[in-house]
Amino acid sequence: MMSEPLQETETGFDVGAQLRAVREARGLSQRELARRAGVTNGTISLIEQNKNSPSVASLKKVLDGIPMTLAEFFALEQPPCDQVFFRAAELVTLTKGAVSFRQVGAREGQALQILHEHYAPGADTGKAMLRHDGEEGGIVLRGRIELTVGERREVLGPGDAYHFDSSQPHRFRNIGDEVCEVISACTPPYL
Amino acid sequence: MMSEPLQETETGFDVGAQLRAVREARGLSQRELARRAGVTNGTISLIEQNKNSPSVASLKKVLDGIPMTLAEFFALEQPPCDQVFFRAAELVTLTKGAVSFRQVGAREGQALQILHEHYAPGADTGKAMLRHDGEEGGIVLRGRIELTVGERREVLGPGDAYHFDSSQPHRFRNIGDEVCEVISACTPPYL
DNA sequence: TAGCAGCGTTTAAAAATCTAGACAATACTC
DNA sequence: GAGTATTGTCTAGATTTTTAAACGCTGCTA
Repeated sequence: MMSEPLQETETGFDVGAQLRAVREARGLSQRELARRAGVTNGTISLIEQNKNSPSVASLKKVLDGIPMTLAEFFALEQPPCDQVFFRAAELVTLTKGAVSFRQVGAREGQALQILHEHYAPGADTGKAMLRHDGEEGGIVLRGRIELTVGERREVLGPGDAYHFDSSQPHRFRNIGDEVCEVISACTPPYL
Repeated sequence: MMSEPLQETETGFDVGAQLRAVREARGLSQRELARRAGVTNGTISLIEQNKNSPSVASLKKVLDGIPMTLAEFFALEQPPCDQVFFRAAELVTLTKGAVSFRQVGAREGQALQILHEHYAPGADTGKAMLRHDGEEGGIVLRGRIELTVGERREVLGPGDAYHFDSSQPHRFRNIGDEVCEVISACTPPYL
């Protein structure tokens, strides 16, 4: 029993439509993709129509023929947003003690967060290290900042940069007596 | 037939071990998670042992009981990277005509790409608009740049910012006679 | 127009997954 | 120790996915 299409409600987003979109974006036919992936064209047809929900193993095989990873495939889940341009005055300002963040946009569901950060002299994100999912990185524009990531610690100046997995405990401290300015990015957003 | 565990080679990463790790991190038993997810405990046991490869629909149901999205689950695929600190001189420089990119790190499998971009006067990413997966955004430090995204076009100056879905066609042009400097981020990387 | 090649879809049978329930092992209570 | 509850695993049968092959359609070539 149960032979109607599954639809978006079953999986949180439309696997079939997503696969079709990805496949067509590469200009592949169902048969061509099937050949590369080592499955039959019928399988791909059924998946694209949401007439069945592929096993992870099968979906992986199909995506290998694209090629694309499972992570990339499911990362397309979030719908696109709208505002593109942000005037300097429009950046959303968040203040947390001696640290001021100016954020580009503030939308739900976005994968990327960009911040223009100002660390006052002595500013510190706290002795209790930060930890969260995702990746973050940035470039120092002005001043000097001490960054601790796990066991490692360095002082970065203008032009220097950092990039790490946010699940590692980390801490920012302005140990100079000048404001430190940093532009940073983070995926996914966590503030 | 075929009753041995599937193992990591089948799916690119170990779905079973990943599910087990996530479940145990929340302190849930197989039965408790099964109850929340609306599946049987046997299902979860078999998945965790890689004795079967769940359908996307089933995996989604299980993850809903965590709760966790498919994207989050598969995003744990990439192992963490290593280098954290990048001295100004260490930024990898890429040059593409009148545009120069200085990239923070250059690793495979990272979700976030951060660039320090320099657009010479007249620099243009091309009349053929760029399109790729992901999101990108940035902040202008110096000079002025004209950004076109889909039907929209604006000129941004110091402190202004942008953020859009990279699947929309886009183009950057330095229409002034001064170098334009931008710090941008992109997820996933595309250069 | 016939013939051929490619496309996406459909269907019955083969192969996989999922459920319901039983099983053994551990831990805690009485 | 017996009794009970909870844990993860396993197995037969129900259900679903996957295959292999056919179908109808379109576009191209002779």
